[in-house]
Order: sequence, then C-alpha cells, then structure tokens
Amino acid sequence: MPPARARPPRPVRPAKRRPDRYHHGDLRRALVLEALRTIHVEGASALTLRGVGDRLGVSRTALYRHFADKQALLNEVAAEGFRLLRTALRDAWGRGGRVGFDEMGQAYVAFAVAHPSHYRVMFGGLAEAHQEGAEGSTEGTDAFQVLVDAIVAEQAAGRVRRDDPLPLALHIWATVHGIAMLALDGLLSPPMTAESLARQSIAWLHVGIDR
Amino acid sequence: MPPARARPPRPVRPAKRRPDRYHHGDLRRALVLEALRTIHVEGASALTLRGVGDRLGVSRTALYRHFADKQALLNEVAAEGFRLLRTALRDAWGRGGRVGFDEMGQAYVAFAVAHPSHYRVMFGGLAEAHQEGAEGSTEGTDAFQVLVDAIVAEQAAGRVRRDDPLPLALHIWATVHGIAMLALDGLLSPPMTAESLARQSIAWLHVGIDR
DNA sequence: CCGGAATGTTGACGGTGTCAACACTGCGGC
DNA sequence: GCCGCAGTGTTGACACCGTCAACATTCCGG
Repeated sequence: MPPARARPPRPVRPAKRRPDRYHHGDLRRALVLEALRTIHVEGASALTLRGVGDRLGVSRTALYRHFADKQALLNEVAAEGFRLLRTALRDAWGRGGRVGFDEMGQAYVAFAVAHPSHYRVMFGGLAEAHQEGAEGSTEGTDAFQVLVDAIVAEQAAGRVRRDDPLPLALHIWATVHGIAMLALDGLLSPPMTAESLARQSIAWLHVGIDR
Repeated sequence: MPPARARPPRPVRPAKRRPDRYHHGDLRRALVLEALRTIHVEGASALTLRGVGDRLGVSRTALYRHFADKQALLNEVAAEGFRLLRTALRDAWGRGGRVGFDEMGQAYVAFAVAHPSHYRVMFGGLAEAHQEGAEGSTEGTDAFQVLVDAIVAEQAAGRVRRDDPLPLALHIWATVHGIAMLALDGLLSPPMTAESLARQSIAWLHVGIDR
C-alpha cells in the first residue's frame, strides 16, 4: 500500500530536466555522490544503503539496479577517490616548476587530511578495488603512475638517482602514505602536524634518493 | 525457561581449576583471545559478539559484563596488538648487534604481514585506542617509544644524525607503516614483496638519516 | 501504439548490537 | 553454618541493517 506517493522535497535534483518522476535520471551517479557526502560528513561506518536511499527520496533497494551490493558502491567510492587523488597529484606536479616533486608529496598528504574518511575507504581494506588479476578498476594504479612518471622525469633531468623507478616510487609512496595514515589515526603529537612531518620527511627522502 | 543447561563441549578451558560451571573463571581474557583468533582467521568484518559468545559456550550478552560494547572489545584487541608489536620490535633490536636498526624495520613489516587483520584493527580506524587526551591506553605510544629509544642509541653511537629524535622516529615509522599498509592492500606488484621493499627502503632511509 | 527492457517499490527474512529484567554463584560478615 | 549482596551470566525484545523475490511503473524501439 503505497502511502500516496508524496515525496516533495527531493534533496538532489535529477541531473537534467525531469522534475519529480518515478525514474530518477541518473540515480547511479547520485548514489555515489550521496555516499561520498555521507562518508565525508559522518564517516564510513555511518554509511547505510537505507540512509542514502532516504536522502535521495528513493527506496532502500533502488540501489540494487545500479550496484551489485554495498561493497560495489564502496568500490566505486574508492575509485572516485583515486581519480580525485590522481588529478590533485598531476596538478601539484604541473604547478611546481623545479620543486614539483616536493609539492606532489605535500599534495598527497593534504588530500588525505582533507578527506580522511574517503581516504580510509580507499585504503582501509573496506574496498577491494585493487586486487591483482585482470579485472577490477585500475584507478589505484593510474594514480600511482603519476608518481612513476614524475620520477622518470626527475631522473631524465639528472636530479634523481637512476635506479629502477618502480621501487623508488613505492618507497616514496609508502612514506607519504604512512604519514597520511598516522595523521588520520591521530598519532602525531601536537607540535607535529601532517604538513610539517611531510615537509621534513620529503627533505630526508631527497637525501636518500637524489642524484 | 533455561533449556536444561547442557553445554558440554566448552571450547576454551577456564583459566584455572573450574571444570564446567556457570561462572567462567576468566571470561574477559577468553573473549579477547577468541576475538583475536576470529580476526586472524576470518578477518575483522567477521567478528560478531554472538559468534565469540557461541564459540566460548556463553550467551551473546555475557560480554557486556566485561566490556562496554563491541568497540571496547576491539580497543582491547588493538592494545594487545601493540603489546605484541612492542616486544617484537624490542626483540629484533636486542638481537641485531650492529644492524639491529635494520632488523627492527624488517620485524615491523613482518609483524604486519603475519597478522594482517590484527594490524588493520590497530590502525584501520576501527579501534580508537589512540586519541590524544589524558585517558585511554598508551600501548600505541609505548611501542613507538621503542623506536625512539633505538634512535637515541644510534645517535649516541654516532651512527645517526643528531637531529630531534621525534621527527626522525616518525619519519621511519611512517615509512615502514606505509610499506605494511601497501602490502596489506595488495598494492605491491608481483616481483616486489613487502620484505624486499622494506630492505630497499631501509637502505634509502639510512642514506637520508645516517651520521 | 505496443510490448519488452529498465528502473523503482513493497514485503519479508535472517543477522547484528544493545538494553532491561531476571537467574545463578560465590564470598565475606554475622 | 547461614545469608545477603555484589558479581556474573541468561533470556527476551527492539531497532536497524543488507539482501532477495515479487510486483509496479516508465521508457523506448519496432
């Protein structure tokens, strides 16, 4: 018994023209955005399929027409995070001139600190976007590739030691990723901030890998 | 109406003498151990209060006489993890002679790889054992202190640069922690293992911080 | 214009954490 | 030796959650 199909204040407008209909327009995208918003505001543990449905003015199971299950939605959220991270890194690299490398590291940590819950979905073992194998999204490795490219460029410019760039990139990634995680866990004692530790660490990183 | 209080094959023996009684003996400890076992075998997402109760031959809510809620149990599991990690690091340092420092790094990563789910409980944002403030367990910072002590010793021996040891320790911690996390997320492409990356990273770390 | 494919809805089910009320045990004071 | 009370464990119930099956509505291509 549908209670009079009255659903006036729809929180998200449906993409294009389509005022208030049975079909939503672009529900898939709206679901991802609402999930993102929820995670950002209340944390991943507060993410509820019924909740996003309600806030979108849609029933709890509408989601299943677009995602296999909750895990699939989380995977998409994680993939979206990797896309955002990749462009943030690319921007920082392009912006930086000679010190673009350092700016990339700062940008990485800044991204994690700005979107802590989202970052945790990307790496906290909640999503499984990156499991080896043929299938699965490549967003994670795509973001990583920006770093590899930067290293190759620095090597070509004679500023970074000409070792195999892959281990080098992983070393750097591990360092900034570790800083981000420690910061998110609140393990940096007060005088120390994620930004200051990142600055200091990147300096030591240079000594280890330069020329 | 208790269904004939028959509960014969109790999976965990009650600490001391006490064959099969209403009271368990040391239920609190048994709960932590069973939670640990479950997390290790099936992952943290499979941890269920009802499940650990069942496996201990105890009702689902018995746990509430020893822990405020599920979060408190997870916090205790995390604290236990930090205690294990601390002794592992201390052992590696004591064992190593001149290269004890390197062995500590390897031991750190090895711990994470050996207990991936437990490590995620410690750092994945599931537990909140380490939030600043006066109260709360100090297990996390205790483990970190082992690293700080090692650095001070290396500085005294003239092998590590005499900077403020705290940022130095955080830099190293971030690096090994980052390696551990990347490994747990399956982000190390096949030729590269957590151990080999750790070895390589520690070498670069040395160049950055030595003397 | 019409029929099937998309898309969205309701109802139901099993599982989960948690609370309130109750039952059993063990121990220290009389 | 008993007794009461605090500690410990149990049952019942509730709200919430993810998910499935069956049904309703809408859209679009022939």
